[in-house]
Amino acid sequence: MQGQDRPRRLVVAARRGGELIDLAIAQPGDELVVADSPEGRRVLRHSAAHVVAKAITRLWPGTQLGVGPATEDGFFYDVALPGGLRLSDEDLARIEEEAKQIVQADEPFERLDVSLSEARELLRDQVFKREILDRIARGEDELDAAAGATVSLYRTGGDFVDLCRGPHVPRTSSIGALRLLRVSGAYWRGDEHGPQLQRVAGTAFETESALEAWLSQLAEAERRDHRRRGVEQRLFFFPGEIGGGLPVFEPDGAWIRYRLEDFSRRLHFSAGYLPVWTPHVTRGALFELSGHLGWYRESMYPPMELDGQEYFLKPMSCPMHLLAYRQHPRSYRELPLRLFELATVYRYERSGTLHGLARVRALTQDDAHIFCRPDQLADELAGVLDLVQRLFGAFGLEDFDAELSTRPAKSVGSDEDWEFATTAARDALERSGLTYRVAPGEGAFYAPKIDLHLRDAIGRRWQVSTVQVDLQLPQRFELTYQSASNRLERPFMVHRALYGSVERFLAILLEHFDGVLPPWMVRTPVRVLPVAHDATPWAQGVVAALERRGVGAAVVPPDETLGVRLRRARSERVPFIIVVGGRDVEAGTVGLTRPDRTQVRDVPLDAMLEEVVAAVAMPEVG
RNA sequence: GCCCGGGUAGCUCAGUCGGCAGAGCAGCUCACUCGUAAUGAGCAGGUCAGGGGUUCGAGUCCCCUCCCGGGCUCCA
Repeated sequence: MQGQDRPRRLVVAARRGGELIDLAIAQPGDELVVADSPEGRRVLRHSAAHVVAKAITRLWPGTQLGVGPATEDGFFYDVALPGGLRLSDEDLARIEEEAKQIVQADEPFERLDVSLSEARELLRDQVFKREILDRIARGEDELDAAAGATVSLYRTGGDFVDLCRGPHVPRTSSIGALRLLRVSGAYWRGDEHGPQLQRVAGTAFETESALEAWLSQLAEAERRDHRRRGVEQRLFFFPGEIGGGLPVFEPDGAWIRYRLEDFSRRLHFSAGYLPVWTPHVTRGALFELSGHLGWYRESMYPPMELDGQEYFLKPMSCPMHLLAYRQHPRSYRELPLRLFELATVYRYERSGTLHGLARVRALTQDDAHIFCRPDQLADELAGVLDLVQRLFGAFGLEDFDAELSTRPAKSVGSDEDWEFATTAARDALERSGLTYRVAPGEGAFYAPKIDLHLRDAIGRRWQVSTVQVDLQLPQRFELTYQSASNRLERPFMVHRALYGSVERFLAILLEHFDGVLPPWMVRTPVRVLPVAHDATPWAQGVVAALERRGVGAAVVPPDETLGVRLRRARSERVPFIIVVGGRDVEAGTVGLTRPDRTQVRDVPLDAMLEEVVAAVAMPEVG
């Protein structure tokens, strides 16, 4: 019977010479692609997108189809309904129902290779498809230029034809499970000045159980959502009166960010960085000089007028740090000079992109700028990468990788400088032992950069640190130093932020640890619950002993049942929960629930103190 | 900014066809004194986001504004 529970692996496509092709034209020797592989799922989801397009066309004849690709874990199809009709959630359910019927009908996907003019004829009512055909005809899409004068269409059942490169699953029944998730707006070709389309997004899996597993993973991510933790643990909130993306931290939340900031300061000062402090507001002249007003103005808060001058909130601190460098003539002996500041900066993020603490309009960067000689550059970059690993290691975060982005097509700076800086970055990466990949042409126009991504407890990747070698600002600010041979030389400058932003890093930590943060970050890491009144004096004694050792602790008296108090302590993510009852009063012991939620009973007071005191100490940075 | 959804008690939400404003949790009072995730009873709590309109009558229907959430790189 077991064999029937586990169906044979379904083959949905084939691969020949690295290229995915339809199963129908597969020959012996081609590699088979199964449905439950990453590639197989892409094919299956792409086919699901077609099925959805067909379903929408059936429900609303005359629908204009845009594009419908597979995405990282699903698919979408962009459509324009006749008469500019907007889709609602109820419509989504109808579309899903219709699509499932098409899947059940087990219609074949049939490929037709036709000439451009035949394609135009077949798709004459589809304005977006005709536009794509025009682009193909003009050879604007490199991939298609090679395809020559024919294009491929896919016929799904007898009554639906769509322009598509393919490949597709052989029959619609290969789509084991399909779910539509949301409808949203999208622009034709991603251009916000172009026509507005409606994006119907969903996902598909080879089996219903695989879909369920994915949905429950989504639910887990939602359960861990840091915005929810923020409310339940009274850490922070976003008052409507202040405005989108501008958080207020309550005492327990502010405590946590202070600890993050203190840890950052300690780490940086121990690594030879020097503090600077710069204001939040500046005359526009500074950002003229830096060039930011030219290319970054859209992301800045608009200016305030004062004494006939324009003042701006700073979106970054680098120009001010450059002034701090320039304030004195510098000798090569002073370099490297590493200037560090935890600076809150203000950026105008578009309202739709704001997301809890992960995307805010007031963010605090652990920002530093390193000014150094060319011969120091590689060492400095390696030093930054070492610091990053020590920083994240202190939180138990060790699963991360780097990305080196090189010179883009449009850039400033000399070929030699780009070459030199990029080589130094690659050298530093090699020395760091980090796994990294190169993203050609993805660098900023003024800098090659190294980005660090970390993977959290439920497998999501987050971009955190960024390191850039700036090839523009030292020149714009005419920075110099006196070299050993008594000449004025231009220093290299490195921008770097390790947390990225304190707010965003806190969001990542909250989701990674499901709210149970490392005890050293928490204001009151211990809560003591006496079982009944007769244990209250002992509970108070335990708290007093903890406080003598500098540990924040509080008693919750037995006015409520133990179950209620435990439940609250857990939902508020108190790292250490101590229960004391008659037995403990007699023996001088406690019952301890640890941050990882393991429990031990009858722990002698001193043993508990030793464990807790060690856990609440800020990690060593050496 | 644009598309979709939402805004009702401190929080989470229900409110049917337009006909007296509801529940759970939290808060307060009282009783209960409990060994690892919700004890019971009572009390109090509202400009139904704001403005305008339709109507005998609007939380509910229409319009405008504000705010919140999701989505908007993926290119046949």
